[in-house]
Amino acid sequence: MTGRPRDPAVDDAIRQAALDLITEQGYRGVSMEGIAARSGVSKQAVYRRYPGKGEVILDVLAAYARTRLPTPDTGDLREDLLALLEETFAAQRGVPGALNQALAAEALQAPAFAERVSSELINARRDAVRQILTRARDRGQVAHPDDEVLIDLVFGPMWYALLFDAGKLTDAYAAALTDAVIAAATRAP
Amino acid sequence: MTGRPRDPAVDDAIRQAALDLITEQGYRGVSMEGIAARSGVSKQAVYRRYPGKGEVILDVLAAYARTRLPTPDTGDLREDLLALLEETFAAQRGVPGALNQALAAEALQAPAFAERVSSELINARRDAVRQILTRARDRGQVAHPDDEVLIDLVFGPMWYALLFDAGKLTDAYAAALTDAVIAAATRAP
Amino acid sequence: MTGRPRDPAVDDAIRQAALDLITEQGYRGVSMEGIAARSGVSKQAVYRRYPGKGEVILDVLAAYARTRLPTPDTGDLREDLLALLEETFAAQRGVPGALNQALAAEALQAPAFAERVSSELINARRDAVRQILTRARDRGQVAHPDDEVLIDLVFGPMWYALLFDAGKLTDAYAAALTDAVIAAATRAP
Amino acid sequence: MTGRPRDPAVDDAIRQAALDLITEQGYRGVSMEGIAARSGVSKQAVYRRYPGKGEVILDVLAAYARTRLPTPDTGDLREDLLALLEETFAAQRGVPGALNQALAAEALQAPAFAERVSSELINARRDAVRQILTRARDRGQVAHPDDEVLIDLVFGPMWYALLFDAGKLTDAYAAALTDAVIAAATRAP
DNA sequence: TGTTAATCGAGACGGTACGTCTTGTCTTTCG
DNA sequence: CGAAAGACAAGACGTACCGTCTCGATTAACA
Repeated sequence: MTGRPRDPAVDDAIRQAALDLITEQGYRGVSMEGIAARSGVSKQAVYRRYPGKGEVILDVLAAYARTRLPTPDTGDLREDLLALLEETFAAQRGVPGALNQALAAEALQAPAFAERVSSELINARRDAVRQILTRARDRGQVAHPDDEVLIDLVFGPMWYALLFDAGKLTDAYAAALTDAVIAAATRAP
Repeated sequence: MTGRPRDPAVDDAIRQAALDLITEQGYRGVSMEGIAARSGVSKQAVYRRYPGKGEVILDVLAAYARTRLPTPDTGDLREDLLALLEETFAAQRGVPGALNQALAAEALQAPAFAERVSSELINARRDAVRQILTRARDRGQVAHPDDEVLIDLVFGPMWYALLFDAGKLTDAYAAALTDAVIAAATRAP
Repeated sequence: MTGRPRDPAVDDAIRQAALDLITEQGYRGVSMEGIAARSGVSKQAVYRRYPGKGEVILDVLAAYARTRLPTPDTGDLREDLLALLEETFAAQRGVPGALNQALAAEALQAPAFAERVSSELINARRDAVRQILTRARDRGQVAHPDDEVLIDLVFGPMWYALLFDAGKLTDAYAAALTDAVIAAATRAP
Repeated sequence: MTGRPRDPAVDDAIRQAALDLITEQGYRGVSMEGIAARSGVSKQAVYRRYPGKGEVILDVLAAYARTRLPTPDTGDLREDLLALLEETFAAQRGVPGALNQALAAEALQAPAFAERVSSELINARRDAVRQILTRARDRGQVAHPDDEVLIDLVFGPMWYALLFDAGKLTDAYAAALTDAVIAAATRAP
């Protein structure tokens, strides 16, 4: 019932290989076969841990997310939101952006996987924005009653850009989007 | 130099097969191989017309788009926007939604293709919203100076939903989103 | 140095599982993996006892052989030979036939194993025929000087049939073969 | 309906690769994967031609068989049989021997394949012996009525040796076996 | 009225990845 | 130490697509 425990070095090798591949070649260059080859691990060892490459990427991204900074809390809605967006967009310009794109591609091919991504990754990010909005509302800075839609205004454009124009995610765009979202938030419909 | 002209029936058969496949099985079930087999056409005949499945889907969607209604123009920003979003979201609940998801999946795998999708499909939709905003601005209903960001507020959440939660695109959501966008539009940052 | 003694129940379970598998699915269905799974024993427990599936089968067959009848001795060459062949062929129509086929398949893949099969199984059977021939020669019924070739005439066709046409091994064939071998034996070349 | 014709160079490459592999490494070293790799051919190209490695080997051996000498016809039973057996045994000491062993191994794993081997290869060899026997009977040199059993006496020991002791197939053994078979043939049971 | 050239279907071709299966070894915990 | 459990590297299995190619057979427009 116990058996030989999984070798953590294998876990690391798999994650590292997946990360390397996506960094060097993008989503197209990632395959279960390639991950195994690159990591010097057997295919079985990979399939034992993950049902598909989507879950590998999800796990790699989760590792990234674990080392993320806390939600900004400056006492000002605009400053909080801008800080969050700048940081988030900056990440999208790097490896996490490629990982997110890969995640999106996988999600499009399997609704069940989309569900997992939502619950394990997306929601955490939404929570951060929700905190910011809640605190601002307590300070009377938010009039719009529907947090969920406001959060969609924040992340929708980001994914939209990841799909069709990743270069768009600059600091300037973070500022412009922040302004627009705040305009929506501070006014009741 | 002239040679045998292309058979229009083959064009139709290809588009129809692609449409059938995506309707029945989603993006995963679509392959150049499958399209050829389903349509009773040779693979070469498909590749002669399209460089990849992305372009097939793009073409099928373009055929849909050609039969689309004109941009609403009621004289009221909210009504215009709501009508547009309801109509658009309704489409996403049907076959065009699946086609859009497929398009997104392809775009994620080839930046060059993402570019094509942008210029040939996305921009047309953005133009519609831009018209609505421009007319409203002329009537003094829009204070926000940056149309492009406002348009992102409209379509970003839609693609976001197509990625992770297609069921979200209801009439109610169209209304909520309309309200939020208008809140942003009517207020200068 | 002594440690825990091996559990004889494990030995039995392994042999039984191997026997079951070969009975139900033939040689193709036998694997070390399968034997372990079927017997509810760890793979290690199997490998500790046998270097490969060939030896498992050899052991199972040896268990069968232990319960075999003695060499016939009726005082007549033809009767002795016929009795032996009928009994032997009858066995080949059953589970021992499948085991022999498996043994042959293993032998073909490892000459060293072929050697073991020869010395541990084949030779015992050859001895039986050799006894019959020796007794007959003492009675003046055998003129052919080379027992080994005569024995080959007996068993060669049997293995030949096991390879390509196991259904051939009927009582009628035992009789026909007996006649031919006796014809060869009673005449000096 | 016609399609691109199969490239004969591919056929040759496959057969050559299979031959090389079996020559260098024996039956164990042959795999569909290896044949494809070695021949520089895609796996599909192999599977398109053969359902399994057994059929590849069968085909290679058939190519050998096509270039075989005609059945000896010296007017004397002993000379004919000896010539045939010496030639046949000599072949078993070389590559065809390895091919035959491989064939046997495959036949043991699939009765359907055993059937094919019988009809496409074995029977041709039996025919040769049958011709020799028939001619000898016409000359009054054969008294035994059952050709099929006599043929089994010829080939049985050969396959028996291929299974468990390939080194046995010397010229001396060919002579000894010839003598024994003739002893059986010239005497009615 | 023939060429000529691009089409059509069919299907072979080299590749790559898929996900599963065995093999034989190794590593853990428990008895 | 034996036993069950199960991880591990290695590599074959047979299938599916990819995008390209080579056929023989059409189907026009041009000569």
